[in-house]
Amino acid sequence: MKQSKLFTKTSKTLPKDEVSVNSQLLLKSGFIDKEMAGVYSYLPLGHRVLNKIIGVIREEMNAIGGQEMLLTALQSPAAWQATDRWDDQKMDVWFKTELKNGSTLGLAPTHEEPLTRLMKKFISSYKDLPAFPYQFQTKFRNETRAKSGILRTREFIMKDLYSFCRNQQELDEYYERAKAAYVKIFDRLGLGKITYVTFASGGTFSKFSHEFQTLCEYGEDIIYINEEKNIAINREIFNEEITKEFGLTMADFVEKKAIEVGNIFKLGTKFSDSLELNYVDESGAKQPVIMGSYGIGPGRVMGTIVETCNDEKGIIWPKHIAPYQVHIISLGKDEAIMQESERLYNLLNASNFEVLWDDRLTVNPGAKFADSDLIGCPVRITVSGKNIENKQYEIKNRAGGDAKFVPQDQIISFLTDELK
RNA sequence: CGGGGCGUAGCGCAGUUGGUAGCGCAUCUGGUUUGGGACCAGAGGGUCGCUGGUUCGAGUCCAGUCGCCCCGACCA
Repeated sequence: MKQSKLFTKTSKTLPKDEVSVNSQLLLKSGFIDKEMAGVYSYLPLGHRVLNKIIGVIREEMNAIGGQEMLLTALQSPAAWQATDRWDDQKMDVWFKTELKNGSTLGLAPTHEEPLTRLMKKFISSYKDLPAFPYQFQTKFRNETRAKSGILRTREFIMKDLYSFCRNQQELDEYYERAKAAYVKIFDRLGLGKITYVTFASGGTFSKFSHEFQTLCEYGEDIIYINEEKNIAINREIFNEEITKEFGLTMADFVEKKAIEVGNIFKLGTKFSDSLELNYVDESGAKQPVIMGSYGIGPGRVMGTIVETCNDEKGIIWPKHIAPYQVHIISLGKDEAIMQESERLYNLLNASNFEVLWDDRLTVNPGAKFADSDLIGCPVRITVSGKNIENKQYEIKNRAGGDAKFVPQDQIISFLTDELK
């Protein structure tokens, strides 16, 4: 992508009431735009990042048998009335609206009900199970207070996978596979080292559910960690009784702030009972389907990455998540510099690197470097008269370290080592 | 939903005892610059969140309303 063609621009100033680091950096760099409180658009750079996060999640969901689909955002009240969650008293985040004919409908805050109802059309026998449908879908939640930039919004994309199993054992096994997949996802997203599988309250059908909590001072959750045994417990269930189950006392844990980036829980028959999602087993007996639910918010993940990967100059994207892997900076507008830059740009593109090329002729070097640091691509290549004379490229990693000089003919192998 | 703060040009701000709105950044034009957010000269851009009231006159005073941010409560 030639930066001269990118319609978004970076900004030197910010709206005064944007306080969170994630919204400050993402707005300043032109990754997102704020439509209203708790409602953000993803602009080209931000959209690329969001899609990379989605891509990683998609691969790991497919790897555990997930089948992608897309349910509707507009929701008929029927299914929700059956589970008694249509009432604003029971579910206080509803956005509701109505059709021209006066009938009421809702904007989906989650999809257990509509999906359970949908699956009734396809599940009747034990032979139809298990099934693991999932989607990346927009949820609407009428939060009383949107806050923290893109971490807590009223409209957001969520990956929600649901497991439909024949029995508890099948659910338990799948749950563990999903948990392992989540660990892998956050590793690939660059958050692995600071993300904890955290015990949380389980509800009616299991002792625990699990939250994936990324350590961050700006987080709104509090968790308790024991490093030695790698155990984390969320605040709601952190007590002497629980810690004893792990052979520890409360004093063995440290309190940390964290952002909940994912959460998995066993639904059991909660929805299959009330919506009558049953199947016939081998002996001909009717059985309720055993369900589980597995969520990740890609937008919140993006905000979390920005919160945890930045310095005073801007964002430092993990290499698999960056909008572009390489940022080429052309210093000066001499013919030789622009020609060499373009040659490099074409070479890297042909070698399947994702490249942003700052080809703007009227922008001073200082501004280009500042933009590059702000946007935060992992590798910056500076093309200048001096470097061309020496037949080399000047490479700087956004994450830190001194500049390296790489001979022109070794650039592809160098970048392959660096980025793949 | 409770408490606090704020709405003046795209963004950040100033605006005195009420007298008809200004600065910086950004944008546009011309020129000079080019290794860490350049400089000079010129230009465009605002029914002062909205509604009503007081007044000869309201950005300024009063009432209401809408929106935004922070803290807290809430968060399948």
